[in-house]
Amino acid sequence: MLEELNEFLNTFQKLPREKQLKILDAAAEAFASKGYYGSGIKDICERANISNGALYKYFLNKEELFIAVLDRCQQIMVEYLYEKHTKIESSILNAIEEYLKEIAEICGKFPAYLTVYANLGSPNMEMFSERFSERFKESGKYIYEMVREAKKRGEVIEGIDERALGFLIDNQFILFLYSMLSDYHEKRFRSFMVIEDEVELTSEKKIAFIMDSIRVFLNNKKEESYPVT
Amino acid sequence: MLEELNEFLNTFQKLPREKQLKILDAAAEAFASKGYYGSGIKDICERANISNGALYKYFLNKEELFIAVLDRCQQIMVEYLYEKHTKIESSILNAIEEYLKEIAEICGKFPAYLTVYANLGSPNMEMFSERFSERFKESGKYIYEMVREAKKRGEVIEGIDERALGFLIDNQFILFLYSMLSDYHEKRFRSFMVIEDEVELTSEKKIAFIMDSIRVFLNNKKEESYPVT
Amino acid sequence: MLEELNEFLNTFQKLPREKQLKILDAAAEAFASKGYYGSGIKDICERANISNGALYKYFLNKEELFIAVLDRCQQIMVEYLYEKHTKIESSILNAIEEYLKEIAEICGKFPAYLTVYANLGSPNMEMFSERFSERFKESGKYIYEMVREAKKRGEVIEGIDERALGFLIDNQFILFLYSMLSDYHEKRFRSFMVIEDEVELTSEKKIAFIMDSIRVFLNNKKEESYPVT
Amino acid sequence: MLEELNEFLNTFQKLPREKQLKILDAAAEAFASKGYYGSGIKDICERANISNGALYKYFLNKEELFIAVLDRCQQIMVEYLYEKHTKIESSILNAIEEYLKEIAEICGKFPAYLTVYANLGSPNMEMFSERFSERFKESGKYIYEMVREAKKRGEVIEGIDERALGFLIDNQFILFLYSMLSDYHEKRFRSFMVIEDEVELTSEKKIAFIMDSIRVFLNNKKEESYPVT
DNA sequence: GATGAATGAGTTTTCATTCAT
DNA sequence: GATGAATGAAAACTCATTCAT
Repeated sequence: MLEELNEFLNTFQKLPREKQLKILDAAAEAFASKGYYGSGIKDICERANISNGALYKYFLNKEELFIAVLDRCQQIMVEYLYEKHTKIESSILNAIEEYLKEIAEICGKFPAYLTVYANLGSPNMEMFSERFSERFKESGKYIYEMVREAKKRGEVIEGIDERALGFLIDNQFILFLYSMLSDYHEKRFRSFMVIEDEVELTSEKKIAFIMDSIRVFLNNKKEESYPVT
Repeated sequence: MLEELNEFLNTFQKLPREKQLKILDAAAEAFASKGYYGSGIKDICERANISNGALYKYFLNKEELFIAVLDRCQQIMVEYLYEKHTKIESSILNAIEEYLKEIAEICGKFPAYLTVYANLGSPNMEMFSERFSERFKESGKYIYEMVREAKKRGEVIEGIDERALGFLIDNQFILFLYSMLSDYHEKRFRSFMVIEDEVELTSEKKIAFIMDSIRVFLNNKKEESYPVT
Repeated sequence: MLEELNEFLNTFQKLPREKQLKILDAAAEAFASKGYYGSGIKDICERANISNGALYKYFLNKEELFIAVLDRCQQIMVEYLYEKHTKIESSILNAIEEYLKEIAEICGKFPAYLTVYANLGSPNMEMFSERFSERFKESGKYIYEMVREAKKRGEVIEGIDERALGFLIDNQFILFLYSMLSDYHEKRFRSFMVIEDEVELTSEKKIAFIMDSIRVFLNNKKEESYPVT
Repeated sequence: MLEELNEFLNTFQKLPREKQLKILDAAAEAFASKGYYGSGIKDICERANISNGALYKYFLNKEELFIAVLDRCQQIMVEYLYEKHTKIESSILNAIEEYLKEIAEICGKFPAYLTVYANLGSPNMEMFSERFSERFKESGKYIYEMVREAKKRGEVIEGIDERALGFLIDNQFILFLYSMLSDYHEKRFRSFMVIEDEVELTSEKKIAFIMDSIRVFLNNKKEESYPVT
């Protein structure tokens, strides 16, 4: 079985990187907009400009293709998000803001992949999310470290557990991410920010709104409040 | 068109409540475990112990059945969550804890419905989430009020925006909810709490963990810390 | 089997004539517009304002209902067409013209029944047309008699076979009938008469056109030609 | 939309002609014997010995398959009937007889297609007959020309309108055609010819019977009468 | 006798996967 | 290795007929 899988992977790996990405991009777009069950192989092949049969030379089946897309998601997350932020150079407040900005940026660059990734949390995706569960710990660990360092530097309010604070901050990250990808969470954001449908809700505004609350328990005076609309 | 819809609804409404619920439950379970596109009518009918044709006497099509399930979700949320918490009698801290406990309880009672509801946030569910977007505002408003009252009573740290704080708290609620329903979010929780796979993660532990961080910016001294495992 | 059939017929016969006709009319309209296979029982019941189950008290099944409609067709034909024309009082030319006018009239009065009847000639209706085959002979016989009488009276050109002439005239009748009911045959008529789509094609014009050719071999001078448009 | 249609047509066009015809033949047979609504895709595929899915690679849906059959009908009519008779070499009487013989021949060769074509006149086929209405005019025009030429040559009785005579002759053609395809019209023919059910009614006899009446107004002496049985 | 909900085999259509070229 | 036609099981949905009330 594993050998068989490798056989497929090899064929795919031998393709020029450009073509590989074209196929994964096509798949990501399909999966993002219609979900795993709603997306058809035919549609993906047309988007990728390859033949139906070719796809089955590269991947054992739809499932493996989806996993390949998830791998690419992971890659993107690591390359654009985690690796960029392994070193906390400035204050935690800045680090958090940078992180949010980065999330906004990769959502702009790779909306389809991020959407697929975000959807892994859906309860009916458990069949796939299991394979990736190990990798989440990374993200958790990074934020925990960040908070611990900050606490040492006295940047954090007294008496708060590092892990609980890390979780709280990560929750902000996650729901910020979701709001960039799903209409539902975007509307929820608007609802809390009291912004009318007609007014544009930029990611900058969202970030300011989030920072406003985080700043509090990071012992900092609010310097500039999120502007009321 | 509306009359046509009514024709179907009437037939369904005339059924004994018990049978209605059996059908909706069956549908909710199917949709929860396999998603909208992955679930088949045949499977749902078998779970509900009705014939294929009967379902189409009750609902115009799969879509309308799904919407009926969403309506039931809404009902449950209102009945068990919102209505129970319209009056904040004690401190906000207690209110929040009660709310979390309530979430845990209805997740235990109606996991399928809650799962379906939570999945509305998936990007490929926009076709349905639009219909329900108005209703989210309610939940947001409730929490905002709660925070505002608490602030008046001096229960909240100085200098924090009510809306931002409300959002932050609601984020905790949402991700707590998700963690009750999705393996992915459960694992993420474990990761932050540093709990091994073998150790059971009860909802009580999760609630304690969340309360630990919330307590801080509600100006309260930490009385009892979340115990490390 | 026959007893069973009678059981159904009796139930139907006991209904007030008005209700009987309402049901048959509804069925005729459905069958006329969508054909036997295309028509649904539900649709017919709604048109007739009776319940689904009631229909099955009156008729064994869809097939028997269709046959009942055909019987009513037959009745109408006999009552309005054949019985009115058993006596040829005037010249055959007048008789033919009267007959055509009568066809036009009953097509106006009972378009649905006539349509169903005309459709019996469709090759995929053989299952039903067999039962009615005996009855066609009547119509043929009537026209044959008419021609024979006319020949005796010297109204018909010399040297023509009565039966062949009868057939030729009946063909005119049949295709005139079809042209009143089917778009296809109406267009064919227009094509021969060289009438544009915008110009109305009344049955009077069609009759005049047909009479124009029939008159010839009935040894009559053309008195009034069909007016060119 | 047009491109989409082409996609299907192309796949079909690429098939070997033999297979194409097998599929169209199968469909024609099904549609001829059970009508459009009565025929099932499954049945057609089995007759054609192709898989269910294959059919949907060739045609968008049942409707387009039916139209393809109609196109083939048209083709057959043009190839075997119209093209053979564009030049009237001999007398009109001969031409008519030839035409009838030709009709008999193609009915023998392609009964299913001719049946489908003939059924277009059914009132519930309007949805399809519209598309083909333009083409009927051809046939009308051809006969009109034939009559006009004959009149010039003095072959036609005096005082008869070319169009009316053309229509009359075409009616004979049409009902002769119908009698080859439908039991109902065959029986009607028998009734006029006074032929018992046991006696075989060959197309030759029918043609002789028709010619017998046509001959009259074509100014010709009856040479040999249709023999009484 | 009347009702209309229930049945389930049947319909058209789709789609992941296979396979001959 | 690539192609795209072929497969057929399964999907959503329909409808003639039955049956409990």
